[in-house]
Amino acid sequence: MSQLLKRTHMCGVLTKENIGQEVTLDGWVASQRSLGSLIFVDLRDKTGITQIVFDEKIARDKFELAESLGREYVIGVSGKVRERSSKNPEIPTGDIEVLATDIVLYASSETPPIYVKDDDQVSMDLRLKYRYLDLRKQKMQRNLTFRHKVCKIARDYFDENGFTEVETPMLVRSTPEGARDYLVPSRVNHGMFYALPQSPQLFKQLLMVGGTDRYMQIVKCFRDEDLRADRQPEFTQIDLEMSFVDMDDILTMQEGFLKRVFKEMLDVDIETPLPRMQYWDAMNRYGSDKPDTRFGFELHDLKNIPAVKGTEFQVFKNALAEGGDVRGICIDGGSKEYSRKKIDKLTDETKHYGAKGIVWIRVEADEYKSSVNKFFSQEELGEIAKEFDAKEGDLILIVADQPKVVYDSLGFLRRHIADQMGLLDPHKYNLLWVVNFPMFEKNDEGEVSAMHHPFTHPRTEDIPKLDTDPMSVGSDTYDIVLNGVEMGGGSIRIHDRDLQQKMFDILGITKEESARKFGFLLEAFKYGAPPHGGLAYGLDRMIMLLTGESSIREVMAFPKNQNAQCLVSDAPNTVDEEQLKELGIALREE
RNA sequence: GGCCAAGUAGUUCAGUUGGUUAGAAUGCCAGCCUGUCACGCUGGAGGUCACCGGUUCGAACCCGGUCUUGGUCGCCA
Repeated sequence: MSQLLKRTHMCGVLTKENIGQEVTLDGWVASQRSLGSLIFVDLRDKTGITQIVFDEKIARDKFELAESLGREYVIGVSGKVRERSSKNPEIPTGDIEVLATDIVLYASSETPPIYVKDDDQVSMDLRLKYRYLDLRKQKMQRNLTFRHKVCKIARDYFDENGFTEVETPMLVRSTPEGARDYLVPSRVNHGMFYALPQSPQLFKQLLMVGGTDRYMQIVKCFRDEDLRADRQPEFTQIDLEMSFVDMDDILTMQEGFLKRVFKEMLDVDIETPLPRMQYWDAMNRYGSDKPDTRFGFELHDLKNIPAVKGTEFQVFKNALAEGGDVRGICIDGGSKEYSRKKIDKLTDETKHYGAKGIVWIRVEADEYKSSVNKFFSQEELGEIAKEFDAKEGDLILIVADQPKVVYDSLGFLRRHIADQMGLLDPHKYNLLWVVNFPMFEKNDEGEVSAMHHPFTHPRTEDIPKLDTDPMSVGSDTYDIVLNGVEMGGGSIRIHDRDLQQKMFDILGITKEESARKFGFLLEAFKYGAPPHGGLAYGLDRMIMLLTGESSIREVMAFPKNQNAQCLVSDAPNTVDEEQLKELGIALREE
């Protein structure tokens, strides 16, 4: 290999201050422009680009080498920094250039299959396959650095507040509740399997029992479920747990962290304490447990309006008779925005959420036009419009169905419409806590399950209701929501064995079952568990939101594609028969 | 598992009611060029139209199936 030139500077840092200095830069050729006996090379590293000039007065062999440079060749260059005769205001180093006196070729490159350019519209498939080229983009390097800095703030902040970073195991026992586990066969224990952790939940609670007092970890978690733009099978959490605290203590501690992240990373001052919204307020006002509060269009309950309550309109009447809801939203100035055709499109899109249709009312100068004019008089439509304080030009959209369908549909509509109307200001950061989620929920078969997890502490004042009316019991839970995205969540945990047993009873988890699955935690609680609670942030989502990206793939170095494959390394893949034999595993022929 | 969209040159795309030699931009190769900066100019190469089957005198285009990719619903305690 060629002699290594000793690097003196990075490519993105040289300015007028450096004029006259002898420097050596290393990097990749972003572009080579030969004008015959004058050659320009844009040299790139993770900090930026510097223009190098090769003049014919340079040694002949070096000039020939410069002529032969292709994109993504790796070179080192020495020369003198000088002011440019024609400046480039587009880049930070645009005032200067380096007149090369020496060049070393470290590696040539085949013609790259994708361009190394931030705004290149290449398919995700190719980007993931050639991720090492994709990562050379300034944007990707900026995102990785951004992520690193947030992690550093987390470590610094929580260290200053008495937290200890502790690594919990990656090979753990499988707990079939919740998401599917990634399983890992054990060679030493034939026929047995580890799981990769979905979260360090049980271990961090054990750390509290173990006297760690305040724990944090930036940790990989694994869930074998289908992927989304904001969901990957392996992802990272900033995981936290504290002893001898109540919910206020935890939220205050987190607000300090969030304040610092926003200030240092975005120079945005967020006001604390953050708003805290009760779960049912969030649902009733926004149709979502992660409301985007950057815009209005709040939900209104219409079932108590006389015109709705006493109606013969079958859709409303049936919904109410079956214990359903009639709710609506009012789109300010939406009447002009949404033609009949566009409303039909909205209706189609809303059907995904179970809605069978949308009732619409246009508020015009002298009348209400609606899809239900046959069933409601102008006075009755006026009653409904009054509930929304609707004015001329507004559009009211109403869904009547079972509560879940109504919430989901209207929650989708308000956000979707806000997006279409351009009301989602990317520079506005609306952070809030959604607190006091219900303890339990029922699935379609009527089975009771824990909404958060079975170790969540019920609200103290609701504990008596565990026996009489469990579905109305609230919990000491909190989600941190940013612009309609759940960025993290947590709860106060149960540290009392009797209460924990009661929870298992309600959830229909038998003594044997709980002993088998969580016995080690219950056992630990016999020996003095402190009151404790915690939360976890989805780091990837957090970075995605703060960098303004629309997919977490933009903030992970090596993400998986939609089929959970790593296109760089071609994983997952088959393994040798020998490996399977050692593990005592035989594959079934399909 | 369901729904929607897409698959044509290395890349991003166009391709008329089915018509004879499938185009553009960019990239690539060669030549020229001393102030470019996604340099420019001239010339050139580059295609299993995802795959399989069908309809037709004739298919990138129509039909059926398969595969791949993205988004999404279910799912994600």
